[in-house]
Amino acid sequence: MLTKRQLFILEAIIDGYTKTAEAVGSRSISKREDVSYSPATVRNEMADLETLGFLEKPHSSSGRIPSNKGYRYYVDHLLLPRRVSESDIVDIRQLFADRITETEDVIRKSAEVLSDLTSYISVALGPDAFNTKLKHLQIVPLYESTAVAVLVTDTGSVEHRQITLPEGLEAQELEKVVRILNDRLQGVPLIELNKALYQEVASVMEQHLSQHMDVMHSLENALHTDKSEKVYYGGKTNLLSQPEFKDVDKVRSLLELLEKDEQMHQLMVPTQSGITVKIGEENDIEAFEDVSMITATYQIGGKPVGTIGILGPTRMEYSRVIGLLQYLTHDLTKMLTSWHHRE
Amino acid sequence: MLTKRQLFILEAIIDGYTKTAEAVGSRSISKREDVSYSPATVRNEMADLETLGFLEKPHSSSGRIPSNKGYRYYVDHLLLPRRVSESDIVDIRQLFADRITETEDVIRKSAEVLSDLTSYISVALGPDAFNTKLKHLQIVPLYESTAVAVLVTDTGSVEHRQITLPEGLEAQELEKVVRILNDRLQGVPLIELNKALYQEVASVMEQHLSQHMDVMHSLENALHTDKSEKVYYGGKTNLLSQPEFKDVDKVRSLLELLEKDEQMHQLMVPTQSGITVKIGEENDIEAFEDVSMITATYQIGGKPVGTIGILGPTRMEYSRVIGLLQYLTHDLTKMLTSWHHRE
DNA sequence: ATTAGCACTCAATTTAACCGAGTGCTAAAT
DNA sequence: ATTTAGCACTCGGTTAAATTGAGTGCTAAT
Repeated sequence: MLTKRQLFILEAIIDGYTKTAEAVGSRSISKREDVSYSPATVRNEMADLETLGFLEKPHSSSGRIPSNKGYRYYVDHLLLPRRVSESDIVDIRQLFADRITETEDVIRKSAEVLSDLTSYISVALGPDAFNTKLKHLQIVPLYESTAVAVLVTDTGSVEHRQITLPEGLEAQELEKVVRILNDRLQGVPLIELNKALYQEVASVMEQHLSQHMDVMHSLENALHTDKSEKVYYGGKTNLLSQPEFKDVDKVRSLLELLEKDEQMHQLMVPTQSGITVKIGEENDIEAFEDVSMITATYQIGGKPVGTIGILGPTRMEYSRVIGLLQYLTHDLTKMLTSWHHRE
Repeated sequence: MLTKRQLFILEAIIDGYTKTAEAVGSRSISKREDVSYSPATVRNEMADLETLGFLEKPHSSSGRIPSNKGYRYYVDHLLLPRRVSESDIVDIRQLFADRITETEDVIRKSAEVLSDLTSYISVALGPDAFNTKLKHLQIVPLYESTAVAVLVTDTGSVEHRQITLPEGLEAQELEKVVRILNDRLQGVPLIELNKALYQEVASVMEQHLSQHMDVMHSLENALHTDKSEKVYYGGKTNLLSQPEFKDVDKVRSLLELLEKDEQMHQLMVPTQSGITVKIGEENDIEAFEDVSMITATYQIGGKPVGTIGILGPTRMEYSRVIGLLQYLTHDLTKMLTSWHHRE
């Protein structure tokens, strides 16, 4: 078990390294006003903390930096979320004050605000297609054989897809189709729509429609939803101002990874609700060796449906970021849930 | 007037510098198999080309690199678009083979292909809101006071906006509104819809509708279109592999600029049709000092409506890029025009 | 007009010297 | 048994000098 003084020193080092990105020496700690013991004492403690694996030295005669294990200990035992500052609150409130009406927009804006406030990279995932259900479907004919399918989901978002209708489908037949679809498919998760189309709708269609084969084919396109959600980013270039990324190659491997939506998606899939902190190699991805990711889920009606998070250097301000994320997801959840229950 | 040999040497230097990103020396040119004169001769020619302003030296004892004036001359007089290679054709065809149904998608995909093929950054602008006209409008009610407005444009693209309807508007009244709108607003450019709403529709509305004030207010949101088009990018990280951008600060100022959609939009507004080449400071933007931008317009029904282009280091492969852009915009134009004329 | 020859230039690389922040360890002080 | 002063030692970073080599400009010979 760590002594009180060891804890203090560990925290001091994490603090100092977070601010300067440079290894912290014994003298600088000893000089603090709230510290009464000498550099030598600090050094002894440091040596102990190092053998315990919480600290490490970039080279033999340098000060100490926190190891990933040190960060992990800090996050698990020491850290308490910083209260969100007044000015941050203003910025976030601002976000929800703009009257935005689409889920996507809120998520995207949230990511922007978050990266602006933190100077790190923000990542956000919209409501999961697994949890998003069809609420209402409408097909608007445009030209003779072209139409738009408008899908309204229970998360309050709206999507449209252009589709081709079979030649010579009567307007009133189309109406019938739409009625059947709404009747059978409401409440079905988006990604299962196509499956449900065949399981639930096909037979009914057959009974009522002569062109049922052609129609089914058209609908397949209308109802297809990609599993992979879009990933939203904010402040991708923020990385470039961090001293640990003055090396272009590192930046590149990271930014290239961010282009791969599927991978990022996987990393962020909402698991347990609440805040998750992944430090360095805990992310299980090589390019993420020197970064940490803090994610938080937001919920709709009590169910976690999406994720929003921050990607920053391992020496990021955990306490502040966690505070911000808690605050933001709380508001997000409230807002989205209220939308969801309107009607 | 430049002699034949001078032209040859200019081209050789541009060529060499494009490939290696290093200043080209006299000896390396003289050693080429198709060159029979000595390094000294080459040096004399180089000196002349330098006083003419087509070449410059990074430092007094180095080889030559093309000046921006040199590139300009090359582009204007020497360059002939390289024939697009077979494998490039395959990739582009592939793009148009996927059945895509939305203008936006094609543009975005085009940008992707282009950056993949060139390893530069691609930039694309969707059809201009000035030239895009309303073709058809539909309002789909969702819940009691929420609805979706679906706008179909003459470029074949579809947009939706969520709007709030006045309390207690009867379905049949809504139908009337939609009919009036379609009647009066078809063919109006998107950005002028709101103006037209008041000029053309207000009075009619007043005659037929009790709640006309409230309705008008709702419609304002439905019909508002941002002037600034979205800008699509491909391969933003490609920049990071170019040797001239191993300096993080340069990269940052550039990437930050790319986040500013309005500015990029301005740079790319389709002016004359065809290919435009802007070299270095010709772009009138500080961050673009070391890059060139080649843009091409695509058309719908003979009218240039959008732009797609490439952003690369000044030493980029002009000839190849221009070839590619010509090929791609030609296909784009054909495809979009055919969509546009379907009906 | 062309080219061989040579002195010269200058960025880039290597080498050496030095500085200073910081450590570990020992022995004295508390 | 802690704590601390003291000191030798380490090592990255910086600066300065030396070396290298690709390339030039100019002159005189072809």
